[in-house]
Amino acid sequence: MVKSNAARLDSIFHALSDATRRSILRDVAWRERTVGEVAKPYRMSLAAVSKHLNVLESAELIARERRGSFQIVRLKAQNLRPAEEWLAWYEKFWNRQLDALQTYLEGDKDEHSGNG
Amino acid sequence: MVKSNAARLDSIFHALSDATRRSILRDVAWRERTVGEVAKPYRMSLAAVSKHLNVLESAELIARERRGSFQIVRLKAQNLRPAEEWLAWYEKFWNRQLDALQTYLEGDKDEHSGNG
DNA sequence: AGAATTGTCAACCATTTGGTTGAATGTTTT
DNA sequence: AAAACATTCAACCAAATGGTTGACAATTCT
Repeated sequence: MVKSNAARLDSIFHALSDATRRSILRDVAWRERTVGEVAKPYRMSLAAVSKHLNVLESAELIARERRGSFQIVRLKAQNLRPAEEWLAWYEKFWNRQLDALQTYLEGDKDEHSGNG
Repeated sequence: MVKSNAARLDSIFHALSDATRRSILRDVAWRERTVGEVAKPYRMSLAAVSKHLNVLESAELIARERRGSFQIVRLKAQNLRPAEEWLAWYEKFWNRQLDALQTYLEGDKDEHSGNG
């Protein structure tokens, strides 16, 4: 499915809004895991974890790939980047003092291209 | 309300998962605005915008303050920082090549303190 | 005091979310 | 081919979400 920038950010931030899903991303960050391995730490059913994986997959934050009888879960970290960039735009508001913001204001020619 | 780190990230990412709310944050970033000014660009009712402001406020991404008969909306950008930091942890997975990751793996002593 | 303005609250509604259980699918093993 | 294993799908449920409208509250203006 092709998504607009806004819709892509919607799905990424939505995927990240649940602690279980954020935890799953950590779990698969350093190495691929099977769905069963991913599910093991959680108290919920395998089907529930599979649904969380659906949410992460539709945000394209993971990919699933069948390998033999297993489904392998792999992080697609590069697709976190739009979220990180969206947030990075706000760094100036917490990094700088308010009067520094003032000078910023004068120089700002809106180089952020209407996403969000 | 005091929230755990995970709950705080839940509420921040949830607040950001809606395009209207992200747009509102942009609208109030450079200067404070009244609720009415914030609501004007959107086709929905003022009450609907007020609810979006509730979501942003409970994530502490904005503050509302009465000034005369107006409610003034102000960005609290510093509270985006936990989200930005959570995401920053993943930069290594999109910045580096896979073999650089390998060296990373050996040196990693998990300096990220169990949030998320 | 009364009217106008600004915004919130309450009740309601449809849709989405996050979980469950049980049946179904795809793959490997016997 | 049958059994076992790994995972998804479908149906269901309660709670949360995102919107509406109308009543209410706080403030200012006349």
